Amino acid sequence: MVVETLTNDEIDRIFHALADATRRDIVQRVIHEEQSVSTLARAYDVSFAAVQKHVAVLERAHLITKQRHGREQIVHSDMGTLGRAERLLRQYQDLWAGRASRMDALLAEDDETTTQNDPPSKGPTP
Amino acid sequence: MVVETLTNDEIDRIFHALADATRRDIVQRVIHEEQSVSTLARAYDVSFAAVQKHVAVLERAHLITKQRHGREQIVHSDMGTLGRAERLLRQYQDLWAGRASRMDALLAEDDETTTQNDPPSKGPTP
DNA sequence: CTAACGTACAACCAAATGGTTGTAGAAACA
DNA sequence: TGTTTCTACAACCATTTGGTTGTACGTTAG
Repeated sequence: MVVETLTNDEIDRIFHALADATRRDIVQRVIHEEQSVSTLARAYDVSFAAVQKHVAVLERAHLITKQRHGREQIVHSDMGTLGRAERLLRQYQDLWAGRASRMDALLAEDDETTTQNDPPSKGPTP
Repeated sequence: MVVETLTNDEIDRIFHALADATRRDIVQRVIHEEQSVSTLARAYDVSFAAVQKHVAVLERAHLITKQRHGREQIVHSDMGTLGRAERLLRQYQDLWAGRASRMDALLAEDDETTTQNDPPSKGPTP
């Protein structure tokens, strides 16, 4: 499928998590270096609880994971999810570029026709 | 520079627009074939006004554009924006993959012309 | 001309979002 | 020990979101 192994809900959570500058910045920070939640919180102008919520949103999207270390919760990135999101966007672009026919074949699940390009299916109303 | 010309607000809007399955489906449809808003609306189980709002969200994110044709409003995709979003995600992955040095240089002074994604509030490394 | 269609937009509503403060518990430190 | 630090979570609030319905207006078809 065009959505790989991701469900719609998972994609929703990923893009929603990335639709906030603070959360994107958190992702960037922990990509660069794993940090505790309180260390992250000190970097922003909002309360600790607010940062905690941002981290929770990123965690629900599987963009980061937390690992307890003593009394601290260490946040580190989960690049696999980011990669899947990037690949999803790339697939849209591939569809837009010339590969539309092949993608259509995949989506339509019929590979018998060897015709390479033409507008075959008009309305795939799901 | 390699840097995109996207502001934080624009990135917010792009990812927010993509964080909804109906809107992603609209993007897919109009990538495949340009369609009027009412044609799109017939494909979903919600009201015409709801689809109109979804289209407006996508338009605000510059993922699609509308073009009047008689009494119809034809929706077509704007792949450039999608490409910029995909490249942004890939930059995160490049950062993770080890090309950190160049990204670090970018991130260190990200408030100037870069506008790729600047930290929302406080300084980067206090 | 009249009717139907496609669109725009306002008003309204329930639920989610993003923020706050406050309280409480577990771990580290003096 | 007692205190500070880090985390978790509840309660609350304002704003946004995603949906509805209703109305109005331009355009096309009969």
